[in-house]
Amino acid sequence: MTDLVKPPSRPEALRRRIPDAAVTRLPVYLQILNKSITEGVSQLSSDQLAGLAGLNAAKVRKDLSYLGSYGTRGVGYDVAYLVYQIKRELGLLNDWKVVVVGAGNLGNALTNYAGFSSRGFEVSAVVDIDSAKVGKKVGGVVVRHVDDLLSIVNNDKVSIGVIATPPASAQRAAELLVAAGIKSILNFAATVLTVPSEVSVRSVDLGMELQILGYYEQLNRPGACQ
Amino acid sequence: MTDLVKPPSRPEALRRRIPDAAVTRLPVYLQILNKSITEGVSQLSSDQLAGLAGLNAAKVRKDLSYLGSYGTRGVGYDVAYLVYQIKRELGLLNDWKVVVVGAGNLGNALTNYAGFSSRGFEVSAVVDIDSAKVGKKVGGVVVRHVDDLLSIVNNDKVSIGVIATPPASAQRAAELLVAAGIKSILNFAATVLTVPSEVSVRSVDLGMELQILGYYEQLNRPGACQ
DNA sequence: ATCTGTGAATCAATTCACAGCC
DNA sequence: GGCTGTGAATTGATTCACAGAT
Repeated sequence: MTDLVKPPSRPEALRRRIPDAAVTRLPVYLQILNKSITEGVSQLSSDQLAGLAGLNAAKVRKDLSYLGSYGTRGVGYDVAYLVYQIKRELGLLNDWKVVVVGAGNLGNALTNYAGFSSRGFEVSAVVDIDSAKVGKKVGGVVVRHVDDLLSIVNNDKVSIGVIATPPASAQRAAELLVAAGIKSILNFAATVLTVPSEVSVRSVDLGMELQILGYYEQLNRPGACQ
Repeated sequence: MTDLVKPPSRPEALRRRIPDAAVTRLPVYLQILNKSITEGVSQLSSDQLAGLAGLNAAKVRKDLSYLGSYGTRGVGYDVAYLVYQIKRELGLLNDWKVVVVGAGNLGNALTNYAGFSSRGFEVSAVVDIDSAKVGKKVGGVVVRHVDDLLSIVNNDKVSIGVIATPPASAQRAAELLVAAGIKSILNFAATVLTVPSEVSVRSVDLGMELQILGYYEQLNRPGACQ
């Protein structure tokens, strides 16, 4: 969605299963709760949270109920505690190591992106196939050659690969990541990747997002496009 | 999701309504069909398309049936004709003009992104609030000052705004876009935007995408995160 | 009195399965 | 025989509405 999502293979429910639709909203709540903390807010009701997230209260309560019963009737939710519970559920209590493939514009933007580190993702390395780029710095990280991928992944216990290559190189990048032992890939290249079934892929295509938006724009204002 | 989506307000069904879930898949088909054309493929069955898209044949047929009955029983779909029909439905038969707000790393990457122009989106201008950046070139487009937004939008008939600012400036950027008459916003800043109800917003948060992927990574390999 | 948590009801999306056409 | 198009059945997500806790 927004992006095209290959539903990652879920073996047997190893923990309480949360509906996919709810999982995609948990990071939204997390963001709002973190902001609330900086503003000194320590309690929020489902109604208030819904307002901030642009959802309705029933959905918020249902979503949060999947985490357990962490609200207080008549009062609301303790912000800090809820942050902890959502982080626990999303596996964000400890950092994840990420390797970015592709040191072009997008790789640059992603590596510099403050939203990664602040959300518990550390870019271990940026790799590129172009030797001319190797050694240069991208967002405080030295670009290394794609041939080093295996040792980077193993030595640094990297678990997520981000593909930021041109579309034509994306499949190759995916294969290299898989060969290096990566099981989770976030793909920003505009291509459908073919990977072994045990590998989870999430694709975000910036162009497709615009196309989808364009559809609704057109629906709202049919005259706009003569 | 991919992503957090505020379902754009849909007034009365001005044309045949296509389910939201199907709309998000149309660009995927489009991409595959375009690739097939470059490979000289002119016919595809729902089964083949499903294989290429990582979906199942029934879903593909149902999705395509919303466009009309453009397949041939016993044969499949004519690739070129299907491309035309999907483009027509998504409103991609003519180009859309886009203005990018924020000339930082992300704005740079987006403006340079080949996937925009190849998909029928033309970046009319990049604007930034930092006068030091004004006049510099970003992907062939000269950066202009954010104060020029209104005249850019009016003179160039821009219909979509892309927010590529730091999160703290995103709400302000949205307000400026709305004031300039923009009704469709694609937001890459990690914030929930507050906009008038007639404005459609689609938010893509790169960090959230990683968080969602992390959840499934953790589900698949619960031992991985001790 | 207020707000959570949750079954029950509703609505949407997906899948099934097969009639109809090539 | 092979493949589309589509009602019917199923599965999943959302909303309703209220019992129960503070």
